[in-house]
Amino acid sequence: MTVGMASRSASSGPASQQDMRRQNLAVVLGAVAGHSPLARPLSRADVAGRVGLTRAAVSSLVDELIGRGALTEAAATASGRVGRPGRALAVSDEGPAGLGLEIGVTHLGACLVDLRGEPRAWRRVERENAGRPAGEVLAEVAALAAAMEAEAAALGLRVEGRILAVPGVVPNEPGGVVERAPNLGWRGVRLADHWPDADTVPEPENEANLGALAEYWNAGQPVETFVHVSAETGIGAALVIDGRLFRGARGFAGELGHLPVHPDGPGCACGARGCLEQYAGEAAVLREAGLAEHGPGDAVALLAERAGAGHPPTLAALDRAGRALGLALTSAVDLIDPDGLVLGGAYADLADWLLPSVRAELAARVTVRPWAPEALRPSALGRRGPLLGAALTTVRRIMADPTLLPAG
Amino acid sequence: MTVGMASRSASSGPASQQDMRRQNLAVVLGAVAGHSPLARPLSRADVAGRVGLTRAAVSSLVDELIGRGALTEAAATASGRVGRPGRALAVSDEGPAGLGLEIGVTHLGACLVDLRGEPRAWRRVERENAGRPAGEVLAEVAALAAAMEAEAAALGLRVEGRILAVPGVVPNEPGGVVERAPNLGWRGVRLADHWPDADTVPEPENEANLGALAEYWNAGQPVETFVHVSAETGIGAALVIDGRLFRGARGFAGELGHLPVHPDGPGCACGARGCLEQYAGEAAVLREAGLAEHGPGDAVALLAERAGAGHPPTLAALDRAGRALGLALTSAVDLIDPDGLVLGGAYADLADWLLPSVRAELAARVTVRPWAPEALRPSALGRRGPLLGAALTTVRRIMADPTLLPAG
DNA sequence: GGTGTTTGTCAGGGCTCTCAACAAATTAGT
DNA sequence: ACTAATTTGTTGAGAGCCCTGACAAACACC
Repeated sequence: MTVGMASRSASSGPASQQDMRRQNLAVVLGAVAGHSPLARPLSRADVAGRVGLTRAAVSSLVDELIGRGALTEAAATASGRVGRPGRALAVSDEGPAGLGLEIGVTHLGACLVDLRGEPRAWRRVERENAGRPAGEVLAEVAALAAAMEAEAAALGLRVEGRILAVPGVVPNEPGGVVERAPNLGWRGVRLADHWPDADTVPEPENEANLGALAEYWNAGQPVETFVHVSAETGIGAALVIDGRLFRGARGFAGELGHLPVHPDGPGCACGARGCLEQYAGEAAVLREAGLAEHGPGDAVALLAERAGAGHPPTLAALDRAGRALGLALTSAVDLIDPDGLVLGGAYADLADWLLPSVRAELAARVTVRPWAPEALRPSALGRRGPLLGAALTTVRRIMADPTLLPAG
Repeated sequence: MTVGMASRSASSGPASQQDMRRQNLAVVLGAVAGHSPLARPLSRADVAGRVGLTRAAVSSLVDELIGRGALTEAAATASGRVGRPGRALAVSDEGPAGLGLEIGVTHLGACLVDLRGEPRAWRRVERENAGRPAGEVLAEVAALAAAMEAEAAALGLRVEGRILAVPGVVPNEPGGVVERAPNLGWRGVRLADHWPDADTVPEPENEANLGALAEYWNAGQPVETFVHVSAETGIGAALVIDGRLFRGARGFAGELGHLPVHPDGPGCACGARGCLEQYAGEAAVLREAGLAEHGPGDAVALLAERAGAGHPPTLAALDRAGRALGLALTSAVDLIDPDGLVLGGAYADLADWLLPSVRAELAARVTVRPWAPEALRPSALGRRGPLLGAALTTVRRIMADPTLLPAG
C-alpha cells in the first residue's frame, strides 16, 4: 500500500460483500464530507438521494459510520421546509485524526488534522538536520510526535495514522525505509530501527509528493490531473493523475530537474548536458545572480529579497530560470496534458518573478492545444504543503475505507 | 465510456451486488483467459484455488459465463492425477467476437477477433482516402464491415462491438465524432450520420492509441506502463499507464511531435521553434535525405530502401531524427518513468536505423535512474497494431465486464 | 474391488441491499 | 386548534450473492 493510493479494488481479485459494504461506507462518508459546510447539512434522506442508495441502506451505513466515530449527528435544524426535518449529519471533529510529521533540512514539524481535514495543531522547531545521525533526528521527531499525541488526546482526538514527510527517496514498496535523502545525508534508513515505540512508527513519504497531494486535497474545486513542481535543492515534479499520485513504473516519475532543455548546454553533475537544473536549480540561480558565496541563511529568502529590491543580476537569473522552466513544462504539458501546473517549494516563494517568464514560454510553445496562462499558478499552501499532506494522507485513507476505523 | 478504460467502479457511486457479481465474473473469465493454453486447462476447482473464491461460487459463475457464451467446457482430459478429473474450461472460440475497422490514408481494413483474442479474418483494400468526402469513405467501410459480419456468421461468431481506427483526433466524450483528421481532410464527422445501419455504427478511436493498446494486450508479459511512439504524418505518443490508456485532462496527452528539443531551432508550423517534428517528422527526414521531391508511393518505404542501400544523406537524416527523438524520449522517461518505450507506426519500419541513435541519446541523458537500452524496442505488431487494437477493444471490454454479453 | 483423493453440486446460513409499509415530526390550510 | 399533506427514519420481508459443510461422482492406487 502506498501513500495516496486508494485501497479499493486491486483491479484483480474477487469482490466480497465486505468490499461492497466498504465502498458504500466510503460513498456515504464522502457524500457528507463533500458537501459544502455552508449549505444546509445533509440528512440521511439527502445522502440517499444524492448517492443513489435507498434510505434504509443509508441509515444502516450511517449508523455504522457513527459507531466508528466518522460521523456525528448534529442538532436538529430549523429547515423551514415541509415534512419531518432530517437529522443533520456531519463529519466528526472528534475521534479519528491524522498526524503528519516532517523532517526538513533546517526544521522539524508536526501537524494534526481531524477527519474533516481541518488542522487542529501545528508544531515547528528549527533544527539543523543535515549530516546529523538519523537516529538522533528521529528521536527528536518521536518526541515531537509524542507531544502531539498528548495534545490530540486533550482535544478529544485519536491518532489513527502517522506519516513522515522526508526530503528524500522512498521506494514504492512498503517497509518504512528512506532509501536516500541527500540533503540530510541519509541512506537506507529504516524508521522502525530508530523509533522508540513500535506502535507509533510513522510511514515515510517524499515531501514533494505530499505537497502535491495536499494541494489537490485542499483545493475547493480540485483539478484532477496536474503537475506539481517543487524545487528544494533539486527540482522534482509530482504527478497527480486522475486524483492519484503517479509514481511511475519504478517510482522515479517526475524527475523534472534533468530534462534536457538546451541539449548542448553546460554539463550537469548527472553526466548529461543542459539539464533544467543548470538553469533553474538553486545553485545555478545563485551563481547567475552573483550570490554564489552567500553567507549562512536561507538562499531562497535571499533571492526573494534581492529580486524584490530590483537587483538586476538576480532578476536576470530568475528570468533565465523561468524560461528554462517554461521549456521543461512545455514538454510536460505536451506529454501529459494536465489541467494545471503548480509551482511549489522554493518556487512558490519566487513565483512573483518566475511566473511571467514561465508563462510566456508556455504561451509561445504550447500551441497545438488550448492552454490558459492561469493554469500555471503558485502553490496555495507553499512550504506548509508537505506537512499538511502527511497529516491528510491518513484522513484520505479513512475516507476511502472507513473500516480502517475500529468499530464502536 | 472510453475505449480501453475498464468499466469497473467509477470510483464514486455505490456498489451493488450486481457489481460484485460482475467483477467476479470478470475475475473468473480472466483467470481462464490468462492461463497459458499450453499448460493443462483449468477446471472449476483450479480457478477457485487461483482466484480465491470457493468452488461453489466459481461453479455458479462458470455456469453463467457458459450461458453467455464466454466459456466452453472442453472434453475431459486424461489428467493422470488422482481424484475425479476436472472438466476443462476454455475461453470460447465461437460466439462473441470483436470487429475492428480501419481507415488509413491509403487503405481500408477490417479484422475479426474471437474472445480468445485470436484474429479470425482480415481484410485490406487499397484506397486513396485523402480528400474524399467522409460519407463516401464511410460507405465503403460499412460495406467492408457488412462483409465481415457475414464472414463472422459463417465462422459461428457474433460481433459484439465495432471500433473504427482513424488517423485523427477523437474527443474524450462519447458521441462517435471524429473531431478532425487532417490527413483525410475530415473535420467534425459524426459516424452515425453516414452509416447505413444504425445498429452497427462503429465507435471511432485514434489509431495510435489503438496501436499502443494492441501492443499492450498482445504482449506475452505485458509491460504495464509504457510510451508508444507512433509516427505517421505527425508524431504522436500514446501513454499506457498501469495498463490503461491515458488521454490527459482533455485528450491531448502524448503530443510528442511538438516537444521543444532544440529551443532555438527552426520554426515549426505550430508557431514554436525546434519542435521534434522539425527533426524527426516525415517531411523533415525526407528533406534532409534529399528526397523532398520523391514521386508517388510510400515515403517510408522509400526511406527504408535508401537507408538499406547505404545512401549517406538518408542515413544522416535518420541519425539526426533518432537523436532528436532520443532527446524527446529522455523527457518522457524523466517525467513518466515508464517500463518501456515502443517505436511504432512508420518508426517501426525504420527501426533498424533509428534505434542506435535513439538508444545512444537515451543512454547519455537518462542517468539519474536505471535505464536499460532494451527498454526501447520497435513495435511487434507494426502497421497491423491499430486494426488489431480496434478489434481487441471489444474483447477486452467483454473480459472486463462479461455481463455485456446477452444472457443465454 | 476397495480405498483414498479430487471434483462439482446442493442445501443452509449470513451479509447487504431493495422494497413496501409505518410511525414520527414538521408545515400548510382552515 | 385541528386536520391534511409531506418528508424522514426505521422496520420487516425478500432477493442476490457468497461461504460452509456435506455428498455423490469419477478417477488413481493398491
